[in-house]
Amino acid sequence: MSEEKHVPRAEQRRLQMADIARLAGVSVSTVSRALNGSTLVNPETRQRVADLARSLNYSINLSAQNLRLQKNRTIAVVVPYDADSRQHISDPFFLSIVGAIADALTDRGYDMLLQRVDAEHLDQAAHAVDSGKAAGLLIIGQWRHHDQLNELAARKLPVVVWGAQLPQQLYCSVGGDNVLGGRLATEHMLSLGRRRIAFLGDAELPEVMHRREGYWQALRAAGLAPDPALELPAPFEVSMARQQMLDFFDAHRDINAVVACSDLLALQSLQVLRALGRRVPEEVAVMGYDDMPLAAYSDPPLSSVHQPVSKAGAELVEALLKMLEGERLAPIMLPVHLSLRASAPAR
Amino acid sequence: MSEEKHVPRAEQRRLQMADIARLAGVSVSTVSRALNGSTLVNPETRQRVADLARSLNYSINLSAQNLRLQKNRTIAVVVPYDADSRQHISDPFFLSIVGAIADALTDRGYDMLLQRVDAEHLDQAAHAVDSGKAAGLLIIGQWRHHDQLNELAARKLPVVVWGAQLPQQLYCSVGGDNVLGGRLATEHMLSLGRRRIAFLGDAELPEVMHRREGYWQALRAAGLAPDPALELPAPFEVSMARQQMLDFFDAHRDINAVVACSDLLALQSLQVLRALGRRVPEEVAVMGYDDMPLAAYSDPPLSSVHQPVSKAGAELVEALLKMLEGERLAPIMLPVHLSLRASAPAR
DNA sequence: TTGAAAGCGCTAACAT
DNA sequence: ATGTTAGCGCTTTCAA
Repeated sequence: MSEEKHVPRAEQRRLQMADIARLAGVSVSTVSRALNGSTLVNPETRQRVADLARSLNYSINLSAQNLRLQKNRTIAVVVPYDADSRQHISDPFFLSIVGAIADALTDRGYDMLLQRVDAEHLDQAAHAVDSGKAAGLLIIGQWRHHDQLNELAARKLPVVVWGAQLPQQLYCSVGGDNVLGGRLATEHMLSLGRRRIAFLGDAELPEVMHRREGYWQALRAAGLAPDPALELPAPFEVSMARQQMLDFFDAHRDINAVVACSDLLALQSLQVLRALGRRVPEEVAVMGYDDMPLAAYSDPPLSSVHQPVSKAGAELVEALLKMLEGERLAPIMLPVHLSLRASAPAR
Repeated sequence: MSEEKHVPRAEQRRLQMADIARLAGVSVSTVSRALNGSTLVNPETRQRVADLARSLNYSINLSAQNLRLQKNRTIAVVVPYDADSRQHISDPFFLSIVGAIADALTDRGYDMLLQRVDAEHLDQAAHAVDSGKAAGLLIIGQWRHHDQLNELAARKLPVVVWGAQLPQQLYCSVGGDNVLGGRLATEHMLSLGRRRIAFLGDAELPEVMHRREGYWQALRAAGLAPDPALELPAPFEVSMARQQMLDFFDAHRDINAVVACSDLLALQSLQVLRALGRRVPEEVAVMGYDDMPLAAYSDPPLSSVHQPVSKAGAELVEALLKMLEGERLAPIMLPVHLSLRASAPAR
């Protein structure tokens, strides 16, 4: 009765525009126009097509659309991992910033592709854009590869990086004010009368380097010389840090304050100090970094440098979308402040 | 000198196979075969093409490839949100399961699309598959819409849901053993000699319902009748729960144990109980659920029902990929166990 | 206001 | 071992 092409089986072939067109008794062009809200189509036709599409759960094939339009509304979010330790996404701060970005992208009508890449090869992140999967890149952290990020920017890839602002930086970054954070934390310890202040964090990472800079600034302003023996380059992955921290605090019994570069590190040091029989905050005051919600529940409740996570997500997204519009952007620095609790109480 | 088509401007047009072909002096088919590792191509040609592609940062256009191949290697991960409270991704448990899924998908060579949808319209998640953006769906939580999930499954969409196993379930689910978790938590409180055990959680959510079932089982096995007055249907978003919890614990001074349905709720109750001057665990023992790493640092350290997050991510992914191979799968239940700490110590 | 037809970049059947 | 060619499903010019 009909001359339809042979349909393979009962197995449901995926619906396409031609099907909607046939059922609506119009051409595919009209369906395309209707579904894209073109004014060139009769309102009642448009309605009929729209209803039909909805009732059949038809959605425009995005591979075809992207191919034809040569663009897409997907952003790749790249969370680097440490290839040596095969470390998985675990730092709650990174996870929460991913959540904030997801919300911001959803608000703007963009899809988010979440990718893991080896932190030693941040340049691999470019693949998502080169292959047309994503329109732009959001990279969480600079790690040790400022140079690779510069190469991405030199290739004119739309990329925004969460991290510190560095000299000779070709890419746009968004980050907290790390120097200020390190300084505020240290000044607070000084105001508590502490003079032997330890610094926990791997200063090979740009953000940590800036926090240490702030730590130094505060010490010097108080007439103290930074003592390298009080700096522990603890890795981000806390499980590896425990033994180091035990040895460190055991070897330096004069330490009476700790400025840590993540809440995880600070929480770990709380435990280690307790294991060594040192009382917090009476003998040793402890300050974390990031101010994760759960950290407020620690024993004792953790003081921390607050980073504006949800604002960070929004700024990263806004910066990248502006860049996609062709705008050139300067690095952005977000304010930080102290959240004081019992581990390093207000005076 | 050449008859190349007019190239619009100095502005870099995106590289494509034809460019590589021209530069390598072969046809596009050969490039396609070389890049896809076909054995039909001369090894040395293949090497030349591969080198050329890499040196020019060429990546196959995935929209075109997906269109042609009628498939893709992307999985959509759906994290529902509460539209009323405009609540964002914040529960650390969901975030950590997203991280675990990201790792598992990366291991399998799949991309992950992270999507937020209104928890009242889980069916909207289907769009990612209908539009060909993703091959399958991983939905985090059933919320109140078992029915909508069944509809997705009835449409033969490849979908796996994190959550409880329910009667008349058409979709594949992966989840912790919630009845066991509720029972273990409650039995432990009973073994501590507690008889007035509160249950915190909204039993309209399937997982919570099962945990309450386990809680009831343990009570009955001990010869106690469940007392509805001891059940507080606290919402997942803790900020809303605080006042409720204050009133609740104040109205029931006889409560000497708390079984909470998330670590967040448990941590919140720790604070509320302290505000009411009740000592934990001496007067009231508290048990959380999920056993998030940061919860171990609370004051006092939180006991919790441990859920195997990274295993959960791996199982969700494996189940979905099997389903994409055409396998039919039964729901999967993962073991849980208690992590005992000071808030509800071992006897 | 609508339809016909070309082509986005790729793969694979077919030809050589 | 390599090339030619026909679409994958869509948007958009062009023609009516």
